[in-house]
Amino acid sequence: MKLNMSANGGSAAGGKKIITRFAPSPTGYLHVGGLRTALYNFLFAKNQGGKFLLRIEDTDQAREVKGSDKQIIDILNKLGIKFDNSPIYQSKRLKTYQKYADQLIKNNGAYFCFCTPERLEEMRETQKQNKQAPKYDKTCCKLSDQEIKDNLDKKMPFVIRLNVPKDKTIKWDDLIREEVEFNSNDIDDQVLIKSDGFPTYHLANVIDDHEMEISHVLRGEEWLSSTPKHLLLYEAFDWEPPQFAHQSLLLNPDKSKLSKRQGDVSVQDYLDKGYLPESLINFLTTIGWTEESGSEQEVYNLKQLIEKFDIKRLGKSGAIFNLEKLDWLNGWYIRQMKLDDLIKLCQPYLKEIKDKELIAKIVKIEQERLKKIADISENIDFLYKDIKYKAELLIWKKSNREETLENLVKTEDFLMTLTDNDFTQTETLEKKIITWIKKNDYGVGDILWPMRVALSGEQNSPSPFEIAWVLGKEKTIERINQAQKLLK
RNA sequence: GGCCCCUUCGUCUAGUGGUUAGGACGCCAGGUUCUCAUCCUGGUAACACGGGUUCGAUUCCCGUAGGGGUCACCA
Repeated sequence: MKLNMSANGGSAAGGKKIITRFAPSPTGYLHVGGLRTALYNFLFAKNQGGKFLLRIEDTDQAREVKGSDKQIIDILNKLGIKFDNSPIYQSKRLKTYQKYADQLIKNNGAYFCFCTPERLEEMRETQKQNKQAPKYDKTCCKLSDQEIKDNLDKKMPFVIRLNVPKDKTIKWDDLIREEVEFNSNDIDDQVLIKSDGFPTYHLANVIDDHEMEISHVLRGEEWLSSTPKHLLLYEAFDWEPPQFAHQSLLLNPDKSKLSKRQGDVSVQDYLDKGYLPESLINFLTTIGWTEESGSEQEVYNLKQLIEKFDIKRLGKSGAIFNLEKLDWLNGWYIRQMKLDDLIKLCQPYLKEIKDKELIAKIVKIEQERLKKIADISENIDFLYKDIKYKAELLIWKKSNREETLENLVKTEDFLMTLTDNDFTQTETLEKKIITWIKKNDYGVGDILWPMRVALSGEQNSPSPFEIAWVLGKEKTIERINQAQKLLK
């Protein structure tokens, strides 16, 4: 059955409600790829007026990192991605999985396996040597009821395996990849219940998706080859499977699956550097997704994304996670911000500066230069610390030492005539100084270049008006005076 | 290696059986009252290859190559 995706009412053909989920395992930080998956599921559900649920897949006790579930939820909330349920923990549903596993054993969809890890390893080694795909050889599937009972009575450790049928074609209509087909002979008898009694991903995932009435599963392409196993499970249970959509992977610059080692992959790391939630969301969803053809929009907020999101517009090929565009996007969002909001965001990065007014001024003149908030602390020492530079730097390319000194003296004299009040706004300062330059027919660069270097000590910096505004009249004149001494 | 997926500028991508193959980022150049940044204008740059099908393929089909994913009592 094909679901009608164009419905706006939130229900597909057959009256089935749209429900998606995000199902992270709490094994560490939230990965940018994970965020993208969460985002797509969220956007799709909200676009369809459906529900977006959270499930914590904590069936691997060994890999679990305490507290990471809370962290993941926190970040998602911070980014505006809200769930319609309180999280479901798989570790609390062991009995349910057990019950369904028993059912599978009864209908021959699964079987007990008593093979030791040693035997399995040996078997795989032989298979490898014979250039065969490593695959369980179904030894325990042939055990008689009596043998199984005896082993169980002897308290032999066991797992439960999926009984994959022979010579069967398994196919489905993937929402992104269209028809995908596998032969069951290539599929391993996957472990469903581990010897510690916990289910594996495959079992728990299918049972939970069914019980949570998940209608659409959007997940990474790395799951494509396990989908046949899941489909087999749905069939064994006689359940209707959800619609699958396997989205492309985020890639390293060398095109391998995005990993640590080649850069940051933790969402928190990006947040810490001062990437804004808006740009992270914008960037992550538009990597691999475009709205209807013809649109040339690059900047989207969450609300717009919800309005426009469409699974059909997700791309098939992997995408390199390239920071250049993120930087541009983030800079764009920073430039659009209200100054007061930006100041608040910048404060944690300017702990060294106690003067609140000074912080506000610094943020104002740096706003258009920032790519990320953390950049605010770079190259601003000259605004509140003593400066040091070579005298030659003061001399403009079209000028010389004598002229420069002369101009600095003139500038100082002129600045002396200004009031403290003139220094309360960059615009006033700029207007007064430019008027003075024009009136006396001085060269703009002849005056402004030395003035700026005298104030900043830098080759590149904000304009002299902005720096003077930050420094105030007294400090400004003091620095121009210093520059004169340096030239003598 | 088996199986599966993918392939348009450097990157993210739009697109069509006949287009000057479009946009964005980056880069380059010019302009915007000094430098940087911003902003504006312009420029650079792509249909992996080989066969078909067709009057005509970047577009449809087949193959090749390349890349990727997956082959656990991890998810």
